[in-house]
Amino acid sequence: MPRTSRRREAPQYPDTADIDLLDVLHALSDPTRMTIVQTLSAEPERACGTFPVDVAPSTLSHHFKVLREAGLIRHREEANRRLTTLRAADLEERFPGLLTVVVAAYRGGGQEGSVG
Amino acid sequence: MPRTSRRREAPQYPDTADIDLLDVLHALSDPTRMTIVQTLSAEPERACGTFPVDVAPSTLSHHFKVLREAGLIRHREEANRRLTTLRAADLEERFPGLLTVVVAAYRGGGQEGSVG
DNA sequence: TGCGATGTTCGACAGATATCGAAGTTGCGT
DNA sequence: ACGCAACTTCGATATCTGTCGAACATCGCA
Repeated sequence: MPRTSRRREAPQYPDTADIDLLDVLHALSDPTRMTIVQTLSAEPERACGTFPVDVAPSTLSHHFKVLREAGLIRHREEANRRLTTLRAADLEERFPGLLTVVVAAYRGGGQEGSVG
Repeated sequence: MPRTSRRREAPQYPDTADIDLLDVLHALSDPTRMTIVQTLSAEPERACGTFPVDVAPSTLSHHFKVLREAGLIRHREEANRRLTTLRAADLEERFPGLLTVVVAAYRGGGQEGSVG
């Protein structure tokens, strides 16, 4: 059977109601992924390759997958790029205040590299 | 040289200002540790062995160490027991709103076992 | 002083994870 | 049509992590 019948493997996202808190916290506990989330909280949409992180493309792809499966981000196809967005509204619905507090905590916590 | 010159290895806690957000999120992303934190958020103090978790004592001790080193809990010696407390005030000072939101998210998220 | 209760440390181990390079897919421009 | 740009998938690897049982330390009590 063909490996890819669609453009790429259409990524699966959890429904808002199925987003798991522990998965979210775990996803956020990695510096690379936190940087991605911080960047997206300051900018609505961004291409995968343009995040201020210093890892190989394959590694970055892995982190996107973790964030996607945790329900934190969504991807939108455009040309041969993938634009990434935060599922901020979904997260606010599922865990009110969580994303806001975490983003603020990181920014205020003095461990960020002035994201945004 | 003696392995223990004090009562037990006096545990080291990070200063409030040194509490790292990613360490906190990582500590909270484990179900056993989350249960401990939830329990402590409903009850001020508790002996190590009395938490509603189902792991071996040595495993529990490991989780306490992770929580301690992340800055989430403190231990107080009493007789031959160790009483555990949440560093709620310190966390509130360092990351305002974080603990409250996370505790509420877990309780409201439908993955808890009615802690407290 | 010896024992039991309460925890911690150690050593082992299986499974998860962060990382990379190589190879593959898709779409745009030339 | 060819190649480049942008990502993903695969395979390998080193490290981390959650788990346990065994052994040890400390305290209170008989």
